[in-house]
Amino acid sequence: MLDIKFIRENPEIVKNNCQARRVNVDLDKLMELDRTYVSLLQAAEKTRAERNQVAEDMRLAENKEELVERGKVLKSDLAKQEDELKAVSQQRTELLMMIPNLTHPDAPIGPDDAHNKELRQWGEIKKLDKPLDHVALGQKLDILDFERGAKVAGAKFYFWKGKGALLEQALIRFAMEYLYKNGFIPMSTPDLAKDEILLGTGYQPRGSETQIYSIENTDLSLIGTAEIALGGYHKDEFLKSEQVPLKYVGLSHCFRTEAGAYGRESYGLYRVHQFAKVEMFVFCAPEQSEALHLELLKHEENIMQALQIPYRVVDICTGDLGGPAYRKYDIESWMWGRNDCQGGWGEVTSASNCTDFQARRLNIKIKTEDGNQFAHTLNGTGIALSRLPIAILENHQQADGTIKIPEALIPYCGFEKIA
RNA sequence: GGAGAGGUGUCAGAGUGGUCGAAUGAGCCGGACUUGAAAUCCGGUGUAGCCGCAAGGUUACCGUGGGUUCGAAUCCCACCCUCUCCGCCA
Repeated sequence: MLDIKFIRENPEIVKNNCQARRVNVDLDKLMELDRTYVSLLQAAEKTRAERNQVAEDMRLAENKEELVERGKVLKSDLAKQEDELKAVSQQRTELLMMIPNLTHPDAPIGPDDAHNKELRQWGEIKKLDKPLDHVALGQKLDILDFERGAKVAGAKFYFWKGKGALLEQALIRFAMEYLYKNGFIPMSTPDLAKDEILLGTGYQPRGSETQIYSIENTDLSLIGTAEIALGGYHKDEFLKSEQVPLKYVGLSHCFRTEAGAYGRESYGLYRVHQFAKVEMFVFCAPEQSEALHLELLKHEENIMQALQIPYRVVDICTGDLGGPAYRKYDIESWMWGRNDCQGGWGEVTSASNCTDFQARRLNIKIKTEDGNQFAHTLNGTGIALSRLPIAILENHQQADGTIKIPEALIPYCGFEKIA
């Protein structure tokens, strides 16, 4: 959520930003609603002030009858004013919530992912005569079972099995430990969260467009990422300036409906309804967020390098940014299974600087000597246990169809290859 | 799941219809005293919205949401959370 005051003072900036981000919001309508809101608010407050005055006069009054009558009139006036105010306020908030965050001036501009900017590449893509995709590898090695996943829970569910299940655990432990050593507080989070928390972090829990599973007859939803749980962790809190940056690394399961996401793009583990993920989340002061954003990216790269996976870093363009992100870097790893096993880049991590967009909704502030300010929040993928295994299996497959475990992971796996 | 108790400011804790944004104590900040410190004394010390150049004014907030009333921290209803006991269990 943006500061309404900023929008009032800079409607053109906001309008242009919405356009660059391909978000269709009627800003003029919002401005009009806001003006109506303020005038209704003032009217209601005036009535309340008079009501309060009448109530106070009542104590000493000799003739109370007259005051009671006046109070009754004020009461019904106020009720009407408050109804109006509530209706306008709701519409205003609804529109306000649709406005995306501002955008970093250096973010590439463009309508879609074709305009994302590749910043660098790392690692060498091993030449393979006949690469297999991870689904075929998983089946052959009996470590990944989509067929029975579908039997038990439906399409896009799966079982990790045998060394596959151990590999998943190893990757989790590897990422948690690496980030712990780098100053992140390890967390294991709830897999469900209240709708208000989802909204606070910028997700839309209900409605036709949602990617979120919600629990019937409750205000709970299955989280799509630990970002939601970790962001909500400090909701309605004041952080002391010496406390920040607060760096967390959380493990959770992630659930996504992935409505309409079928086809080659989302084959196998690339888009699934459930996966585990190790996620970084940071609360910090405004002046710290840009450096921390780069730090998150650095950790993501370190993890990829430790696992010997060729990747590229991409600066996400305006049209491809989600609502809360001010700037976003993705890491795309090489995946042999893409393009009919010709290979291609596939997103494995993403690091976002959400500035004060989430903190404003979640009401998370930092106390400073000259007043309070909203915190900045950032999030980044440590390891997603769906997409990273794709990269591991497909990049570390050997000519004989076995998987060589990267050096750094062997202590966590307890085995050197999957055969 | 059943029974009971409770949720008030940074903390502890008073407050059962009007004088309560809220006693008192602690903490914190500033000042006085002191060679310095402690002790003592004095003053200050929540968040947010709106109006205003400012000074200031005004509104809201006592778990959340409704209701009663001229007036609600206080009465009524629903829900949430915490604690204790019982039951059930990983």
